[in-house]
Amino acid sequence: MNVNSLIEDKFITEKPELSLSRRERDKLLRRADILRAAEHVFALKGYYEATIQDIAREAQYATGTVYLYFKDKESLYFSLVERKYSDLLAILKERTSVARAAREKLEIFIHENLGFFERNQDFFRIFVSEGNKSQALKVGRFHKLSVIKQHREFVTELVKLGQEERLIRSDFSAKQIGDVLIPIFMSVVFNWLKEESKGAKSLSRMSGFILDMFLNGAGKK
Amino acid sequence: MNVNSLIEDKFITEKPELSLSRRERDKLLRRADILRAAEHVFALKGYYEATIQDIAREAQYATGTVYLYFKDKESLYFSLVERKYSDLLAILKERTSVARAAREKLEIFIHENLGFFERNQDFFRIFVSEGNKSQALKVGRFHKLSVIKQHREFVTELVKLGQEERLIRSDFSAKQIGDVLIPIFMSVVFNWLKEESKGAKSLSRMSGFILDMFLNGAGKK
Amino acid sequence: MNVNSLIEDKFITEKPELSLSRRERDKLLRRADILRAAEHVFALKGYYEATIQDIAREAQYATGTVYLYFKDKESLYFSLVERKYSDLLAILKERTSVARAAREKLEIFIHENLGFFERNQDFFRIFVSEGNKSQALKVGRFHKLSVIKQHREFVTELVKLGQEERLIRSDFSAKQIGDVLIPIFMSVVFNWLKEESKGAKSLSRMSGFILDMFLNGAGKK
Amino acid sequence: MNVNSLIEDKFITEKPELSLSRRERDKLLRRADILRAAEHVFALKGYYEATIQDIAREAQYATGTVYLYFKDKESLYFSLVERKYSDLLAILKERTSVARAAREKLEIFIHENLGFFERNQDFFRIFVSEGNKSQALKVGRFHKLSVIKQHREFVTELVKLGQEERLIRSDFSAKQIGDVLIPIFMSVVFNWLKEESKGAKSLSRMSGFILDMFLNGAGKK
DNA sequence: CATGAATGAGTGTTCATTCAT
DNA sequence: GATGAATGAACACTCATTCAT
Repeated sequence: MNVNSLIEDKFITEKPELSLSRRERDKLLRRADILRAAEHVFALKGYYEATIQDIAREAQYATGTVYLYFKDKESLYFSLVERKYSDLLAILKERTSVARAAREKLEIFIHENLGFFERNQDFFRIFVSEGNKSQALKVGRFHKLSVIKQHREFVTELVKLGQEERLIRSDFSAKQIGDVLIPIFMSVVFNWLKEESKGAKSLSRMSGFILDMFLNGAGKK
Repeated sequence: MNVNSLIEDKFITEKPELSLSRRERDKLLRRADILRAAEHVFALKGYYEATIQDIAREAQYATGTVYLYFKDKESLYFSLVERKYSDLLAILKERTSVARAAREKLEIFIHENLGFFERNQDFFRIFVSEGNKSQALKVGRFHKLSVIKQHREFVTELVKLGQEERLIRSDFSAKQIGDVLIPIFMSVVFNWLKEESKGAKSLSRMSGFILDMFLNGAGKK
Repeated sequence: MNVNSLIEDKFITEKPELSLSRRERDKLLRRADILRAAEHVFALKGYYEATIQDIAREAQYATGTVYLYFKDKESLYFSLVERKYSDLLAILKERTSVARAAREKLEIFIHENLGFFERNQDFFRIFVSEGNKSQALKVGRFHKLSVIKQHREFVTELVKLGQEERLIRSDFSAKQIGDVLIPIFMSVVFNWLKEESKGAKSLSRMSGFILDMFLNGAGKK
Repeated sequence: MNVNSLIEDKFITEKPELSLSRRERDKLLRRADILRAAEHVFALKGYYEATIQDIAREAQYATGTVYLYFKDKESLYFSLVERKYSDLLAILKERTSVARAAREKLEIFIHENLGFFERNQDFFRIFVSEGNKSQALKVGRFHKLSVIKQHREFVTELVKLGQEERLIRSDFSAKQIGDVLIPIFMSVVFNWLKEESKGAKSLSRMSGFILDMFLNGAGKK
């Protein structure tokens, strides 16, 4: 089964704002309820230990209801991921577009990413397990999700722009360099999620550190 | 249940070379058989989709035998991780100790890390799932494993040394900077694992790129 | 629950031709729609694998609508059977009544039965499963359906007439002998339904064979 | 999926009498326990309404145990049918072989068949549902079971022999005529099963009637 | 009346774990 | 100690039936 076929693109790409019958709007709302519940439960327990009943109960629906909106557990999970990344991408595109210079775009990119992760801690906690009982089940499946690819491509484009503007070195490919930026802030996010005293510090504060480390490295100048 | 309590440290810390009765030596050998099998099966199927029977069959033992050596499935899994990281740590300590200068130590650290990952692809593939059906089951549990902590501390120490030698900037803490190095090469490893054409390129070749990016960053000088 | 209570006899025995309000006529029409759809779906999938939704969709009604016309799935099923046999009985009675002699009546009986089965292959295919995943759920329930009984009684009467006319032997009861005739043509029907090359041969052609076997037996004279 | 592949022929064709380790013998015994329980439960409730739990409970095993001996519910069911018919065939072959003349073989065939049905009422009750909630699910699947085919072929051979000996008419094919004999006694069996007063009359008594009707037909001579 | 979304009990099946041999 | 058969709790998923709109 193809990963992307699991996702009902209709719900993701369609702009639900206009001209929906009450029926359709309600349907979308319920779908959202379930996704919200799933986000919470998956984040808490992980994919395998979360049960559909957990999710249904959290969403205050009956078990069977979940299956009216999602083909199966896997499809629900992928829809969730797809949706989150889709939202993130939309924000990133919109916000970075206001800047001209690559450096400024980078700043915004990092800042918005951090902000999004901060606002969606629950969701990203899913990934932060850092391998906990991880499984490579059908490795590559996940990172082939089109949104994940798009996020990566977005970074590559940003780096490419930086290279054109001579902000970023050109002795390595944009892709290679982009693949360094992402884990740097993932690691920052991860460490932030781990800490108990999250209340105090804001994740967004870290954007300076990330950009600095990314551009200048750890070496003393 | 405490994570570390899951691990029978005896088997890990004890030097098995001397003064073991045949009994005890056999026991250790069988344990190793099972761990080897578990590594293979977990890597192939992931934690949840691997069954104890799969592992027992692979190890050519009966199902029940696994339980003579490991309390339960989880304990087996954590023992595996603990063991791998323990081996890695031993290698890193030994190899970096031959160098004096922080820079050289860093080079060796990265090189040996990559080499170890390359030699143990199967095992690390477990983690590389990067969230595929990830589960945050008892988040934080995993990264509290003492070996994982030790690996992180090892990096911190290395960075600290680099700071003392003025190789590495001191405007951020050693821990913070260390937490940047690890994900950089994790990302390199990940991308390498993903590629089909693994046969061609060697992972160890990438150590130059990693050190360069880590020390100098992506910025054009 | 009594089987016959499952059937809303009203709909079956009443002659719907006269004096029905539009309301009632519409109701009957819808009921017929659903029965038609049920016949198709049950024949295709069997009782247990057919869902009410399948049937509703086939009839182009909503799921709930089915329940306005039938108490439950079982009742729908029995209504279907009742109706089919009721139709068959009506035809048999009418057609055989034109003949005087028992032999002629028998000929017509067999011929019309075969014709009916041929015209309603879909429906009878339901039974032809010959036990496939059969279920004796509440054994005896089915053959207690009044129409099934009536069909059997009809045959008995025919045999009785034959005995009176000395066409048929009298050393066994009419019922016993009748119970031999039915399975003979059921078996012919069954074998006909099984064959792929149904298009070619007509089922009605077999009436000669059946009557011959029934009256003269397999023995060489 | 091929029907016959559902059946573990090993258990059916192998003669379990000799040279089985205790292990293997026990295994076979347990398999038999479960088949016995399944026979009872399927006969009582039918395929769909019987649950694996019912069967396990009846056999006094845990649910999971059933799956150690049978791949799934369907396989258990087909094994049951296959086994019964296999036993029947073995008996028929053995007993009819003592006779020379076709007529005598036929007598034995009918008599033994009836005896077998009588001894295995429970099992055959499964089929006797006479269409109760029957389903043609994948029509033809069932009658393609090799044992069912073999039973039919056995009858055909018997008829063929009768034709050679000029006991049976030759104006129809042996197959066609054989297909008449089977339903005649099936109908007798069915009617016998239906009756409450089974205790009184023995099914085997009916063999005279069946042979008479089959050879001479219902016509008055 | 008609609708079809919601319900939730119920089923087949898996698998970690135990324990008699 | 080793075995592997037995266990039974647990889970994804289905579908007859209900009921608010």
